[in-house]
Amino acid sequence: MRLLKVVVIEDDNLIREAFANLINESDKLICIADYDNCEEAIKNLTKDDPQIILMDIGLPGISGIEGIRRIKKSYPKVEIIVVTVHEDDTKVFDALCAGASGYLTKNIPPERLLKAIYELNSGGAPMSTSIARMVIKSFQKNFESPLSPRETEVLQLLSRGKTYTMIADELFIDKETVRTHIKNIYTKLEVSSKAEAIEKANKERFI
Amino acid sequence: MRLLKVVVIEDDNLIREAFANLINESDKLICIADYDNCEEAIKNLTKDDPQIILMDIGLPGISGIEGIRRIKKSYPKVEIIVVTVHEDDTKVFDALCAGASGYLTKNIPPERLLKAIYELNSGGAPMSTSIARMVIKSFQKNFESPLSPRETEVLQLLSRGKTYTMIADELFIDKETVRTHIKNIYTKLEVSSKAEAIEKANKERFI
DNA sequence: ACTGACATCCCCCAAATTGAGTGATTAAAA
DNA sequence: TTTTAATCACTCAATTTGGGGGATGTCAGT
Repeated sequence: MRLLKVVVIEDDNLIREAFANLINESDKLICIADYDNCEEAIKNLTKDDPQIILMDIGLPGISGIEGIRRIKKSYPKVEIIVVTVHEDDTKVFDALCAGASGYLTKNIPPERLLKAIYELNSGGAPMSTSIARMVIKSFQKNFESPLSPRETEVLQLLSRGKTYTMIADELFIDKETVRTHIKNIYTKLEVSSKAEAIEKANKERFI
Repeated sequence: MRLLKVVVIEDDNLIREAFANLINESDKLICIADYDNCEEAIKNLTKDDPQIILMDIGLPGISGIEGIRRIKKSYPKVEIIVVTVHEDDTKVFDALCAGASGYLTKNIPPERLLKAIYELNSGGAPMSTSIARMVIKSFQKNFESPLSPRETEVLQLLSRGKTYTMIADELFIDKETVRTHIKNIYTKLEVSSKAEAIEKANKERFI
């Protein structure tokens, strides 16, 4: 079996070397290169030709997330695992949206990290449990919605850019009824326009 | 330590009993009840008072997904793991949206199932690797978007219900420029209205 | 039996939005 | 150097939207 080529991107020298050593200890993996910044890594991507990239999305501002985006743009095949201390929603979702295929927090035990790399290579998506929960939660609606089922339905369609007329047709009701529903939605959400309603409903996960 | 109470909902008698036995073999779990349909299970929820529900979202039509919705509505604290043969996108996402906290395919080894239950109880979100990948993928954009960065940005705001004027203000450009971008978006996506553009962009993951 | 929530429909009005034309300029990238 | 991207301009007519004002019927809970 061919060795899986891994590149490590991490600004902390100690951690970077620890990761590299760990990877090289595995008889299935080889750390083909390591960098302390994305720019360097991107420059050498074609030469290094890794299957997997392990990267920190740490301190240097947006460069981590943006780095993922650039790497995936010019190199869609490579799989990226984020290994970081950041556990806040936006960072996680930004990283996933940018193209990361896995997201681990730095406190994981070494063997778990290796397992994650194997898992990623075989089509899985390694995530820390807390991250997985966060991701799942992002799918789920708020059960305390003030909106009635019908109102929720209307707002959902509105959020997909449909006009009152289209919504009416789709729900087999009159346009006027749609208008009434929307007026009631605005009252309940304390807003006075489509955009505000959609924003609030998204934020509070009513739709 | 108190035993974790688990309820099994599964229409296949053999599988249901296998699950129940497996659970009872663990010294941390107890299968407090098992049902071959959701209705019965819901009726006895208060009495059974489980922490975890293991359920199949199999054949009986929408009843599986709808069952999750109802259970979570009247019993938000309970954690639901779906164990099923269905691996298609819609079923998975519907189940997660309805309130499932985990999603496993039926072919998993018994010890993995028990591990999933423990994991769920400690705040994790157990998923089969293929499911996890599916979920992650749903976050990621299509890198073959025909839209320019600016157009993508505009369409994103449009999809949040913003008007041309609001988009113009937010991007510090003229309303006319927004109109031009949107015209170009329509041409590129071969559509002729907001709703179609948003629909297509969502389906193809351009935004 | 009554109340409240829900869902349905109707009318008026004025402002804003939208989509379809048909242009132009500039900078940067291929 | 030709294309793409991003910016701005003007017209026009149809549609949409938000704010009022009402109305009816059902159904669940008290």
